[in-house]
Amino acid sequence: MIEKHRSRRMMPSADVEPALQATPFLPPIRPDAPLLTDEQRMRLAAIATRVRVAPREVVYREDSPASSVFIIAEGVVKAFKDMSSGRRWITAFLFPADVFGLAENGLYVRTAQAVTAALLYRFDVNVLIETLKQDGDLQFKFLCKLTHEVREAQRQTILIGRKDAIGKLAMFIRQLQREPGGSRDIEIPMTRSDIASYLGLSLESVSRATSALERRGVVCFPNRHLVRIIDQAQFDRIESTL
Amino acid sequence: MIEKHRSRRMMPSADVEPALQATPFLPPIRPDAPLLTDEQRMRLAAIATRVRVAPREVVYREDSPASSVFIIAEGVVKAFKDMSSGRRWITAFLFPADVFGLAENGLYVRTAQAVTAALLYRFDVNVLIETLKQDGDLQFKFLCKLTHEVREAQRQTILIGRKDAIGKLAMFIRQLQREPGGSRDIEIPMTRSDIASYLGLSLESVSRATSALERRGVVCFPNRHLVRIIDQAQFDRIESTL
DNA sequence: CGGACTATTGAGACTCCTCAACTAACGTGG
DNA sequence: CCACGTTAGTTGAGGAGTCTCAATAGTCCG
Repeated sequence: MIEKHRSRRMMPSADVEPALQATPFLPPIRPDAPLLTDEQRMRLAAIATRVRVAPREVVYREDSPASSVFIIAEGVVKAFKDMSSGRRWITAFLFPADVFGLAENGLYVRTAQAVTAALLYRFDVNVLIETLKQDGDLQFKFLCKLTHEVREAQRQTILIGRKDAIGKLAMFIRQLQREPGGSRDIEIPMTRSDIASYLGLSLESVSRATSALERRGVVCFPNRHLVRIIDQAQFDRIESTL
Repeated sequence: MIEKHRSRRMMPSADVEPALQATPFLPPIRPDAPLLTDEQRMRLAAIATRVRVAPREVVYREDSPASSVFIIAEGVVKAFKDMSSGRRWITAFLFPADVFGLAENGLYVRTAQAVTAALLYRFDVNVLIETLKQDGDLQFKFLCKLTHEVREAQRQTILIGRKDAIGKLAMFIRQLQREPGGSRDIEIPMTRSDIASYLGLSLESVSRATSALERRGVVCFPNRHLVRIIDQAQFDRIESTL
């Protein structure tokens, strides 16, 4: 099971050197744009440490001093914040080529924990900053990546803002299927509880939503960590009907 | 009325040169960090065009070609997206020192419209990029700013994720009061409708929430664009009770 | 083959949404 | 300067959807 997750979403060379999957961004960038050059890749690799983490392993904790930034090579990581009420709020699931570890006033804002076994590139923040300042071009790739992050975050906001559980779930599934025209089979590495605290729903509502989608013949679940879209048209309609 | 809005939130020198209000970020940055140097300010000013916009004036439209990036010097701008359902989602209110105009595949993702009279700095995207690439230090300020944006977006997600209208409203008011220890009087430049489509509530719910807060003696509204916190303790309790 | 965790399903309470009527504020032109 | 029309905001009644609590079923692992 874990193996399956690991093999998924892997960038072609992601297991060898850090990758920044940056789709066109900030500016009207020429289509040839922001994948890292071999040289940049090597420069990053030179200052990075490879870290393997097991499922459920905590990468760093909320409010602890932030000295590292991470890029994911393989696996899935979740970032969450424990609210005063005891609720746990998952703010993001992180996939290969994602950057995480952003700090505020020198402290991590959330806790990062591995969902599946994962391979991470760890950067000392000060070293990374120096490297970026000296290579304006490389830094620009980071800038683009962050721009992308901003939009992702805003997309998530729209997702969370929806009221209907099935719509939320459909949007979530769509997000998991990173490439728009991807396969009809989509892996779901995280648990229902994780999905619930990401979508701002109760576990029960998520469960009811999955049942509803299945009952209507929109999707089926060969197992709990896999969903197959049966009726794409209806799926799209549910997803985009706000 | 407009004059009041204009005088608010103005950076000391914001009316003279572009400012990037960047609080400590990405890394455990030394406290002296990322305000622009005079030289950087001038460099930016040299490639920027000052643009004045009237209330309700559209700065750019969704899906139009994106050739400019903006920094706000004075005033308030809102960014929204019209959903297929006809609903209008306000994704952000932008204040002085905020950057906006991020594009996806060369097109603007949202429409930007002035809430109050505003003064903007307009940058040609290609010129800005070149400038940034040549000044790694300046680009780093942008990087920090974007990091900040990411966190802001995630904060908004938490806000939107709340179910209770009064709690949402309280968090929103808190956000308007940019500095934590600010005055008890907080200006609300936007309309109730704007607030509603930002918070993902109906106009009626926002109205009921304001009434409820006032009835409970937590705040009062000297006029519709001004709120005064009466009972800070209770306010805090409502805000942080998720 | 248990035991613990994860997920599903049911019943009732609560909150927000929609529809609708009404009031208040603004600003435009006579 | 006032009257009027338009936009913005308030308040009420009923319906839809999710949440909580509780009990049951399914899955993973030792």
